[in-house]
Amino acid sequence: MPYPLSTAQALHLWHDVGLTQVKDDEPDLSVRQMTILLSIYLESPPHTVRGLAAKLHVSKPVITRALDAMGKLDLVSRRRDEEDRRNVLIQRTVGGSLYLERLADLVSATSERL
Amino acid sequence: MPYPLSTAQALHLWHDVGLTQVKDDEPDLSVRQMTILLSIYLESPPHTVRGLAAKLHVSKPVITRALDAMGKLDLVSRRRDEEDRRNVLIQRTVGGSLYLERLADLVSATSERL
DNA sequence: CAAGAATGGAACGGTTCCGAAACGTTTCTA
DNA sequence: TAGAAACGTTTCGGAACCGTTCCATTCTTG
Repeated sequence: MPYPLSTAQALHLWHDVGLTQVKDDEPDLSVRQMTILLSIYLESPPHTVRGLAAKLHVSKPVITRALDAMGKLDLVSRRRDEEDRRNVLIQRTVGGSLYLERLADLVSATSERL
Repeated sequence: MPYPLSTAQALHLWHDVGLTQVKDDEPDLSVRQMTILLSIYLESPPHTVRGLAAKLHVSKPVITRALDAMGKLDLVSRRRDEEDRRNVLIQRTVGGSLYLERLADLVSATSERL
């Protein structure tokens, strides 16, 4: 794979990864949800609703609802901050780690086939 | 950029591209819509509703609705097949080309920053 | 201690998407 | 030529998501 990705390679990468996600039966996350999930796992804690909302330029309820949805899928969890009980700390889960590990494998494998 | 993408690089690539899409004001396409759009532009015509539905393992109405939505955004257009008037041929547009060109640029630029 | 700010979430109405089923049009076939 | 098949679309009820607004709890500050 050249450095950096060519136009055609970038589009093929996006297409093939998307196709794999759409074809399998697992519920695919929206772009917003995926970006929130990745923020939580890639950047250092603590993560709060307000902080994520500011980073994504999105309203707080968007974050709350995304966390609700991903919580049901066991991708993230929430806990009250005991030091400032107004805050909610968003935490990683085993399920979320596995989910992103699979995503990374898919992207890597697809990029290799370009 | 190594060959292939490492786990961390793949996740950062997905995160940064998603973040850019979420932060700007343009309506972001769903994974399904994006995959349909990329299929139309990356694979050779003709493209039909049935063909796309089969490839993505989704029902025909999903394709019809996605084409409606993307047609409003001027990303694709439709035309009756005059040789077999049951078919609808899905066609590319200038707007769609520009949209994917911007996406490819975004992915390339992001991959370069890894 | 009282007033205000900050945080996360709930409520509301509107839009979009989904799968399943039915439909209209066109073509094939027996 | 009549009936079956293929194609894309529409409709339907249900679910998810959106933005806006408002609220309860908690902390900070004068």
